[in-house]
Amino acid sequence: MTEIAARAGLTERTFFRYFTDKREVLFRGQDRLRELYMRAVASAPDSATPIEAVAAALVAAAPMFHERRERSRQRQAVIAANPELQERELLKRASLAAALADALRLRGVADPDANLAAEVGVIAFHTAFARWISDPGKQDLARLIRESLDQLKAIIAGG
Amino acid sequence: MTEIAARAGLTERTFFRYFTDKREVLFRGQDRLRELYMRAVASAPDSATPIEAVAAALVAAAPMFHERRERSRQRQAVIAANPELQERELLKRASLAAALADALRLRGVADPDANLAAEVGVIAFHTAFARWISDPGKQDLARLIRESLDQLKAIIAGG
DNA sequence: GTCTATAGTCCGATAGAC
DNA sequence: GTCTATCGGACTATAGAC
Repeated sequence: MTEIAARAGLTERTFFRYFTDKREVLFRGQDRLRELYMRAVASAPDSATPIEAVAAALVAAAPMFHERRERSRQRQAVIAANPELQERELLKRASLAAALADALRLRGVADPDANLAAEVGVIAFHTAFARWISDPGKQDLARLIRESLDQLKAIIAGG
Repeated sequence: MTEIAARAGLTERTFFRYFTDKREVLFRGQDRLRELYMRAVASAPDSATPIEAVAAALVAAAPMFHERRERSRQRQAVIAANPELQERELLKRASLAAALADALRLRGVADPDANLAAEVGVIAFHTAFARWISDPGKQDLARLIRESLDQLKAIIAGG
């Protein structure tokens, strides 16, 4: 902590005014993503189904990642090596799902549909993201998201 | 920690031989659940689709909870009040999903289908579980799980 | 079982912005 | 003169080393 704070030109005390946690440093930008999601869901056409609205939001956010593929890759590697960070990551993912669900409820989608659509969306995104990071072909993230959603649809219809 | 260990009739040192963590106390039984899931998936009929095998596993585990509804309710209340515990809970949930996915891969289900089916299953379970706990009607958990899966299907087909 | 390292909190002092 | 941000020191709790 001392070193981290020093690197940032702060004392430990001051550091904790900005970050609740040591780990939190790695999870900046989540707020921006959250807002982007909420706006995108809100601005989906009235005719859009819940899952369509969620899909639109996920796709709308894709460019944010495209600019920093290498950064994303490194970040994921660090998280993968660290159980504590994995926990935090899951919490953040859950909070993004909650944001999506909120946005859906604002559109008049009732529970539990709002929650389910949001969580399915997050799974699709995460799956797509993992593939996007590891794929040397550097495919388009938006496309991978749509593919993941299609796969999900096929799988769950299979039951 | 001192108090917790004392209550359990142990010293702090001994405590850490059994629990990796202070929080871990709340997450016992997770191993048993994991094994039950894996066995249930493995013993699903060959004709079962991935999501059907997962559904069978979730339903097979339902009785484990039925015996201790009140305990489950209290546990969830404690976790809901504690961000640290929420993080750990999400990690456990993810590890259960990983176990389900492993079991599916052993059945010959390829990725990403194995992962997707497992994660969808965990979402359905969690949704059903939340309803089961809060519902004063004390409905059957297995039934709520099937309902959640049906709702998921309807939602994702809606896109 | 003792001893130590690290994360994180609380309180009070101080310096600069407006 | 008030308001806010930084800082320093003393303190607690978790966890690991030996």
